[in-house]
Amino acid sequence: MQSLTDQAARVEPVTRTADLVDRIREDIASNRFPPGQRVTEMGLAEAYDTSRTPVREALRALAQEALLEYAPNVGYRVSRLRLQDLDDLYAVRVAVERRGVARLAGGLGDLTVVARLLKVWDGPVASGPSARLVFLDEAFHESLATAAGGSVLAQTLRTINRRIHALRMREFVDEERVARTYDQHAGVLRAIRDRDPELAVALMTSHILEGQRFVRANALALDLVDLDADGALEGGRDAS
Amino acid sequence: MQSLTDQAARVEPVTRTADLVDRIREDIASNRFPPGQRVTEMGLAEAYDTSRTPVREALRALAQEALLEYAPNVGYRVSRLRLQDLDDLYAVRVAVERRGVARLAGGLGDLTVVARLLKVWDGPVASGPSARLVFLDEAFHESLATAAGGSVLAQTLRTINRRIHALRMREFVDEERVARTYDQHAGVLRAIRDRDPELAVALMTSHILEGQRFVRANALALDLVDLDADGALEGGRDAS
DNA sequence: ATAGCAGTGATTGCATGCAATAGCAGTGGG
DNA sequence: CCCACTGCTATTGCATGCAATCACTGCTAT
Repeated sequence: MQSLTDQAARVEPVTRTADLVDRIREDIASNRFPPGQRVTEMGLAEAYDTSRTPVREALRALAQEALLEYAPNVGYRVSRLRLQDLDDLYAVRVAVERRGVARLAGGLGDLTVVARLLKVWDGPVASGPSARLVFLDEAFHESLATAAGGSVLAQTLRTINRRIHALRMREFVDEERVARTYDQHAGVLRAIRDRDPELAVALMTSHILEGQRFVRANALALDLVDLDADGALEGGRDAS
Repeated sequence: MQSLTDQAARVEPVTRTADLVDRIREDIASNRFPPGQRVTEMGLAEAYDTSRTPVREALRALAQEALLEYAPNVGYRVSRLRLQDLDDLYAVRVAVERRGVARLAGGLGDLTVVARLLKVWDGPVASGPSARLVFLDEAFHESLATAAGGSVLAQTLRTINRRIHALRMREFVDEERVARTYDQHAGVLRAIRDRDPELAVALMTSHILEGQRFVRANALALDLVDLDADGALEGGRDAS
């Protein structure tokens, strides 16, 4: 599963359900299905030209990822992220990534990844700022988590990233933010390579928190997150 | 606990799928489906007297909880936890619960829960040691996470607890461990009530880590976790 | 004896039909 | 004027049939 370049090379999906999960997720991230919008099995089945069965299974999967909210016998609607949840997700993410980096810098796990990642990040910015860079950034972090060993860290990080993906896309249209990301990624990688766990963890932590501040401010400014306390399946103002 | 044949005792499950998720999960936890065992849609459909459709959906849900491993066009098998994953789960859990407790002790969230929980835990042990106490313990921790607000903390903790549930059952047959749990829970609650975030977080942390040491040692002694490095969908020698 | 290969049985993937439930509009009574 | 009730409709929940895929067995050729 090379997560860097597989978005264009999509040939012959494994199963329709898995394909649908990815496609619907992407359509949610790209705001084609805005938060609050209700989605029906039949509607999606026609939109993606398939039957209800794979759509059903895809919807259940996305609901378990918390990208959709589900009510039995009622249906699904696109979730709206709350500011507190954004912060909580980042808090968990920090814990996960700190642990992964600590293991790697401690000499455990698959350290060949570090050399590979250095080739990407320890150099000039490949292309200009682009929202697509979020994929490259996610690949960096998830590769490290995977290299650290086990499945829990990588899996947890992946789930978190899927929930904040849409908000993070705006992070990489900022030129200075992109430059700093390259710098910070390279710094983390060098610290791992030099077997300096404390430095690696510190650098990774500040890197993530800096990103959080950026995303948080951005989301607040553009009103992309909810502020009110509880926003379950109620208050359904949808632009249909 | 008869889980396979007690459908008469249940009161009107919301949906068959949701019911099946719970029942299969419980049957996995109680070792009726031991790790490594392959489970088929038809087999479960007959065992639970229903059709393949709700079974399919339940299996997908449990796979996403990582209680089952799934391979497209092949099927599902009960996951086997690895020691590293156990430790990682506890690491994430500590982060989640620390955050929750900090918020509560800081005066945020629904503080009425604290008083209610104190009635349960600040007193003599209700009944003797029993594996069932793990449910009460999970309720304690998940109630706090819920009371802290948001959905991320509670949801994350719930997922973690489901994965370590089976191993933790042996934690509460130890009489001293039960007594210590009551003490430590009460201590955490009092620190929250007294608005002492640092103390509350410290107590909760040491409480969780103490439990981790117990579970870890127990799982190792009884060979309930894998030690080898990678144990995905391979090497499936099951005691069938 | 072993590697490769085709046949076969079992299992999953998907489609579709029917039943059950929730939400809503319209209606009648208070 | 508002509330409760009743059909009606849209949507989900579940069952089942068929096609596609995979694992496995036994055979054959080297």
